[in-house]
Amino acid sequence: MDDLRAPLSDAKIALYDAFAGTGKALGNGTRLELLDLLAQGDRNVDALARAVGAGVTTTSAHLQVLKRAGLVNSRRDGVQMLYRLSGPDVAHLLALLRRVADAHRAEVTRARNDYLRPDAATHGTRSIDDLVRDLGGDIEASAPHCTVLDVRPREEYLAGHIPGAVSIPVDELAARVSDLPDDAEVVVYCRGEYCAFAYDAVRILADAGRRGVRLADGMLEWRLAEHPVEFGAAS
Amino acid sequence: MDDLRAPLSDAKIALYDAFAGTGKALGNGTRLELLDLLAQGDRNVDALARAVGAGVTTTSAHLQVLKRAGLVNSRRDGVQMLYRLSGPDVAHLLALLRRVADAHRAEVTRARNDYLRPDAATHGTRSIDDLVRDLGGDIEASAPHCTVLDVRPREEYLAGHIPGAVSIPVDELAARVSDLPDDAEVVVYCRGEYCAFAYDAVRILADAGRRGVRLADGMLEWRLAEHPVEFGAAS
DNA sequence: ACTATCTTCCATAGAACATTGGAGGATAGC
DNA sequence: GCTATCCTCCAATGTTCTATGGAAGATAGT
Repeated sequence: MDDLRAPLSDAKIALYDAFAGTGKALGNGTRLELLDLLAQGDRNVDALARAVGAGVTTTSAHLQVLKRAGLVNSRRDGVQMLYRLSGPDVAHLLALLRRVADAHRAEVTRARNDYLRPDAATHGTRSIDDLVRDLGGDIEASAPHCTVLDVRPREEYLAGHIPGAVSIPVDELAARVSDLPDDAEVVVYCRGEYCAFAYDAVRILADAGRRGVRLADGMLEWRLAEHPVEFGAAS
Repeated sequence: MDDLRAPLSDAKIALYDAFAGTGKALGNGTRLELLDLLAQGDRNVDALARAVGAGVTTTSAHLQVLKRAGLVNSRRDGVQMLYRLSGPDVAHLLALLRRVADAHRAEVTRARNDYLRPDAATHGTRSIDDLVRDLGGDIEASAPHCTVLDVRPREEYLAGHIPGAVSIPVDELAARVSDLPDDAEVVVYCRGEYCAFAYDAVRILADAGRRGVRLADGMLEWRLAEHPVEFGAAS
């Protein structure tokens, strides 16, 4: 009544183990964080190590694991090594893993709320589709009634941002609120759905008496939706 | 120049570790095989253990891991425990993981070919979209010029199959080739893109002097595409 | 109640993983 | 050629994971 194929199960086991090799790479928080950072743009080992708060040796080892799993690859750039995601499908995989975990595991949702600390100030959001519709054909420049604010570290902004977005890293925002026009709605975005920057930014704006609206998703999802991306400095 | 947010990194680490908990569950070949089986329909521990060729204790332990990771859940049915996927998003995650691994890792592609052994006989395929178009509005019954053959174990056929499909498990196929009409094209499918049954079936048909065409994907992808599913016995 | 079946819990031995310091390779600039 | 920078490889640590028997819990039928 059940299937019984012992003889060629060697090849079968090898195949599933091969898939598991890639799965295993997703089984470590530091590695997921590295993937999340790499989804924002290519980076060298040292910068990644500092960003995740781990030693260079450890980070390098993790990157080797990701590389062997086929999730990232590297190229040399002078004295340093630049890592990047193997493709957009890897970003999709990361996003889906997080969504599935969040959907089916209370513990994840709890950790998510502890980190993002959603509250009244950060409650209103706009969706990417909504924003695209609002910007209309003129996606290259902020529409008059809407300023798009990128609060990621400058480095990530330079590596690709929503066309027309203004860059003010979240740790400079409190001091630079006045740089923002006060006659337009401010839509804030950061790395993605699970990044705390936009939440923090909206709170900072609220403290300064300004209202910011959080984009429900971030750059990761923007890229996955294949919307146009602008590179380099503009603000 | 780089971001430096040590203070609230506890919550951040907790969140990424929470995601990693789900990723970790995908890091074992036996567990991936269990997910693959569960994507075909709910099953009890004993059947799963026999299908993956592992002990009941081991299988139960793996199922606990999958459960804690939010990927499956269980309900009691009399004396036995039925496990099932937490949702279609889990099947999506499994499919995407395999596709990413296959796309970016030569080792996986090699293992895949060792297991599926694609050759001249199994070369021609049809896509699901193609089949749906061919069956047209009359998806409930095989169109006259096309027989859809399900070669999975009967149990899985009963738990859901392509409407109108005929069930002949692959290990009975050699003896039952004559059950198939010889005036219609035979489209063979099994569990999914990485299941060997349809490959084997096409070879068996070729040995019997009949031509079968493999459906490029299987039941997993059929369900993910949200095509209608028929339950119970029909053949 | 008693028994049979199915499953989970517990304890354990062996394998694999994460992290770290130090050695060694590769590249750029002097 | 020499030095500085950045990264990877190696070895050693403690921790976690995998697989497996045997005991114990839960349910159905007699």
